[in-house]
Amino acid sequence: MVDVARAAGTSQKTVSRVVNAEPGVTPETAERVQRAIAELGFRRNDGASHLRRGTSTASLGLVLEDLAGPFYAAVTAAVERRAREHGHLLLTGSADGDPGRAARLVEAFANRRVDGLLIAPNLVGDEVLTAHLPPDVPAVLLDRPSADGSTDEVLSDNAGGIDAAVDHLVERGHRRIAYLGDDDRYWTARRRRDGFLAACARHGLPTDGLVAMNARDPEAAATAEAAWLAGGSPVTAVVTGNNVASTALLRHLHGRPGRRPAHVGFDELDLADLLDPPLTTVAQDAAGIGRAAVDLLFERIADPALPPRRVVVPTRLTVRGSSPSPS
Amino acid sequence: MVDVARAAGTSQKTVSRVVNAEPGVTPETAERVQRAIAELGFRRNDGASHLRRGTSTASLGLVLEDLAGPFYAAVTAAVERRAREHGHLLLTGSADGDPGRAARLVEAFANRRVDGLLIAPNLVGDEVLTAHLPPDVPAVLLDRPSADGSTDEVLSDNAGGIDAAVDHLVERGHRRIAYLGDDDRYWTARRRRDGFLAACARHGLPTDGLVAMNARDPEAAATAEAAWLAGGSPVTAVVTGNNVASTALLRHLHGRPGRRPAHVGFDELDLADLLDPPLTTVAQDAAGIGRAAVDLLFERIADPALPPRRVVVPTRLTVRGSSPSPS
DNA sequence: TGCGGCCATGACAACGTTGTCAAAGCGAGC
DNA sequence: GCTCGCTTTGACAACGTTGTCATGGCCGCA
Repeated sequence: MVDVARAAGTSQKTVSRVVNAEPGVTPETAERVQRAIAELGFRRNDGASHLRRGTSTASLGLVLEDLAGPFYAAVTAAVERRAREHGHLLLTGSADGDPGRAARLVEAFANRRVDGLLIAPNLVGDEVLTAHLPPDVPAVLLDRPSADGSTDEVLSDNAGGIDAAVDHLVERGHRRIAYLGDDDRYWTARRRRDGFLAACARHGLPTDGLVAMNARDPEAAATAEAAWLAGGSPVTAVVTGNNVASTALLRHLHGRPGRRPAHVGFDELDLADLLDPPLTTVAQDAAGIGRAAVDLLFERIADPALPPRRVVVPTRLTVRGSSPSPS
Repeated sequence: MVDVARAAGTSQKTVSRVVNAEPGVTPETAERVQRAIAELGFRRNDGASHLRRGTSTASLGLVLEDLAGPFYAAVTAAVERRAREHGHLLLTGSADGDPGRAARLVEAFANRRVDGLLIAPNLVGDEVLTAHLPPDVPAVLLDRPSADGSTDEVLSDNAGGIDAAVDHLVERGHRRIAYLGDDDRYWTARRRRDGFLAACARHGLPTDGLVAMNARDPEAAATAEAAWLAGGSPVTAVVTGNNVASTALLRHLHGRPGRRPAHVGFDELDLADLLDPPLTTVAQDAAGIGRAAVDLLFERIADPALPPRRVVVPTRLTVRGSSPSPS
C-alpha cells in the first residue's frame, strides 16, 4: 500500500480510502490511485485489515468426521452456502476418526480467529470434545449432542425417523423386526438403535437377539442375519440405521435366492428408487441441518449470553417397494 | 499477550518465546508464563503472527461448482487431507453455477493470502476464468483445462475412459452406440462427447443422430431415446457421460418393458453393483485427482518459474452386467 | 580479583492496515 | 480583506506478533 501511495503520489491513508471506497477523495486522485493499484497489482491484505480494525475474520470453521460421505457432503454444501449468504468464508477439516486430529483442527481454527465453529465429528468421545471446545469461540454441534447440554446443537430427529420406520412396518403387519446399525462408536448409530428398542417396546415387539451393530460390510450383515435365523421364528423385516448399514445389507442380500425380509433404511440413497425392490427410506434433511446450524451459530455469535438451544430437524419416510406386508 | 506478560511479570517477548517454544527461557519463567496463559485463556493470533513473520498463511483455497455431488465431495476430501498433510488448512467455496460468484471467491481467497488456489468450477467460461485468475497467486485447475495452457491442471483421462467404454462395447459386438451427455456448458461433458465421436470414428461407427446432450432428467433421456428409435436400425448400446446422465437414463429405463440397450456409465455410482442389471462403469479417481492437484500446487508454490504442467489421472473400467453382447 | 563469554531477558521496531486528528486549500459571505 | 466552514489530504499511532539487538547477571578461568 505504501508502494501504491508512492506511485500515485499520495499518502497510504488516501490509498486506504480509495480501496475502501470511503468518501472525501477527489475523482482525479481516486483515478490516480486506481491506476497505481492496477499497475502494481496491489491487493489488500485482509488479515492486516482484520487485525487493525479488530473486526471479525468473517469466517467459520467446520470440523467433520469425513467430508466424502454423501450426508456430510450435503451438510457441508448447505453450510458453505449459508455462510456465504452471511458474507463468511468456510474453513473445513476432517477428523478422519482421530479425536486428536479433531482437537487440532478446532485449535487451528480458533487460532485463526474464526467467528464460530461447527463441530460434527461423530467418532470423537464426549470427554475429548467437551474438554477441547474452546470456551472463547462460539460453537454449534452438528448431528451429535453435547455431553452436558452446554452447547447449541442441531440434530436429526433420529428417534422420530426410527419410529416412523417401525410404525410403518408394524402397520404392514410385521411383528419380528431386526435392526442393523453402523459402528456403535458413532453416537447416531447408538441413538437410532436405542430409538429402535424404544419403538419395539412401545409396540410390544421382541428385540432379543434381533439387534446387531457394526454392520459396515456384507459379511457383518451375513453374520447378523445368521443370528436372527438361529432364533426360531423368522424375522420378516429389517431396519438399517444408516446408509452404510443399508448398503451392507443390500450387498449381502443381492442376488441371493429366497424371500427377502422387508427393509427400511435410515438415510436416503441416491439410487434408492432404482433398486430391486426400490428401497423404503427415512431421509435426513442434510441441507436443513446445515442451514439450521449456521443460523444457530450466527445467533450465538450475536448474543453469547443466549441459553443453549437444540434444534431437531425432521426426517421424512419415503415408502417404496422394499417394505411390503409379510409373506 | 501483553496481558499475559503483565500477569506473569515478564515482557511480551518472553511470552512469545514460551508460546513458540523458543529456547533460552528458564523453566520457572516458562512455568509462570504457562500459568498466566492458562488463567487468561490466551490464544495466539495466527493472523498477526503471519503478518509479522511475513510467512505464508498455511492455507489453500478450493473453488468448486458444487460441493454436494459425490465426485466433488470425494475430490474435496482428498484435497483437504493432502493439504493437512502439508500442514495447511482448506478454505472451500461453491460457485453454484454463477461465474461471478466463482470470481468473488477467488478474489476473497486471494485477499486472505491463501498460499494457493485450486479451481474447479466447471460452468465458468474460459474467458471469465482466465481474466479473473490473479496473476500473483499460484493456482491449479482441477477437472478442466486452461484456455491458453498457461496454468497447471489436473484432469481425468476423459478420452481414455470413453475409449475404454466404446472399445468394450465394440468388442462385445455393438455397432450402433448412442451417447447421452450432461449439460453441454460443462467442459467435461463436451470433452467426453468429443471423445465418444472420436472413438466411434476410429471404429468406423455411425454417430448421426446418436449423440444427445443436456440429459439431466429421465424426460430428457426419453426424448433422446425417441430420436434414436426414429433413426431406423436400433441402437444396441448407450454410453452416458457422467453420473447425472447415467441416472437420468436409468430412471427412464427403470421398470419399462422390453429389451434394454447395453449401458456403460462414466462415473462410478455408489450402488452400481446393486442395480439390475449391475451397471458397467468408467470410474474416475477422485481421490487421485485431489492429491495430484495439491501436489502440483505445492510444487508450483515452491517454484513459480516452473513451466505449466498437466497431470492426467487414469480412469478405470469396471465391467458389470449392464453391457452384454447385443440381442 | 578481573575479564571474557554465555545465558536469560527486555526494549523497540516493523509486518499492512485503518481510525483519529490536524492541517491545508478554497469558496462564500460579510 | 477577513473569517468561517467545508472538503481533501496526510501524519501518526495502534491492532498482536516476532526479529533484532542491547543489557545485565552469572559463571569459569586465569
